[in-house]
Order: sequence, then structure tokens, then C-alpha cells
Amino acid sequence: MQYWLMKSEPDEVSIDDALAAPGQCVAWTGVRNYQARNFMRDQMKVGDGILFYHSSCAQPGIAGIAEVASTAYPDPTQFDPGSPYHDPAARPEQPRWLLVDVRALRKTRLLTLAELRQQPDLADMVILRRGNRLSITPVTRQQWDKLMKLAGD
DNA sequence: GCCAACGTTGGC
DNA sequence: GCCAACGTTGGC
Repeated sequence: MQYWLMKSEPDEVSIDDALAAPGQCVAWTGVRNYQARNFMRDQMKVGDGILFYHSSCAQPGIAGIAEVASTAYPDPTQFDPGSPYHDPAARPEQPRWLLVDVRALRKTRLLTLAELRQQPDLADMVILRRGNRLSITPVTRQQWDKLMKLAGD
């Protein structure tokens, strides 16, 4: 069992949106970074823990808990000319981009980026490293436990 | 809106 | 295969 942090822009898919979705499940479309794709393809297992992070918004931070609900499969938006995630170079017989389904479990109180930065125990989190832009990053068991404690669970 | 930091592209 | 130019991310 591994743990992950996944960024979502709440204007697109917030933790509330995910909780309101059928089965509390959303397909994690739009990942267009090879490192993030490879995490989904090579390492994610159904049941892995996910920190649901709101990015590019007024109050960036961890907003909820989710879990991996499927193994990786082709992201259909890469083949859709009408989608902002369309990739003209992707071929259906050899998909370039993958996604997993994510099942939202519950909201947490908002653990803001500023608060996370104040925690010495979390200083090594990938998300807190300078210049980090990866939308999917691994989280250690120790970091996960600390965050659960911070969230009040 | 700014801009630092990073990933990708493409000429050579 | 190098690397400059460009585009994107994302906090502020």
C-alpha cells in the first residue's frame, strides 16, 4: 500500500465535486506529464491512499482523502479533438496518456500550504520542495500519518 | 498579473 | 545529444 498526493484545480474538480460524483468516483483526466503518468501506470494499486489537494486557487492545500479505485487505463480525452487535453500525436492503438479512477472518501479541514510548510516533519514532502510542479507525488507513510493527525482524524 | 522554476521542443 | 527558446505550472 502506497500513499499519494494528487493536485486538482477545484474549479475543475473539487473534493466536493468528487464526493458528489456517482460512487464518489472520478476519472483523473488530463495528466500530461510522463513522470506523473508513470506513477499511475507503474506504481499505483487499487486502495492506495490519496491526499486530495486543491491547487491554483485562493486557498491551496489538502482538502480531503481519497483512494485509488482502478488500475491505469487510457485517458479518453487525449483522443477528443474538442478537449483541452487533446493530444494530436496520441494513437488509439498506442495511447500515450493514462489515468486512474479516484474515489473520494471524505473531506478534511483545509490543511493549507502555509500550514504544511510550518511542520518540520513534513519538510521533505515533494510538494513542498522548491519549484515542484508535479501533479502526482508519492507521500511516505510517516508523512501520511502526520497529516492524518493534523487533520484531526 | 507576475515570475521562478521546470519540462518539452526542435535546430544544429 | 546539446541546449536555447518556448510554454506551462502554480504560489503569491
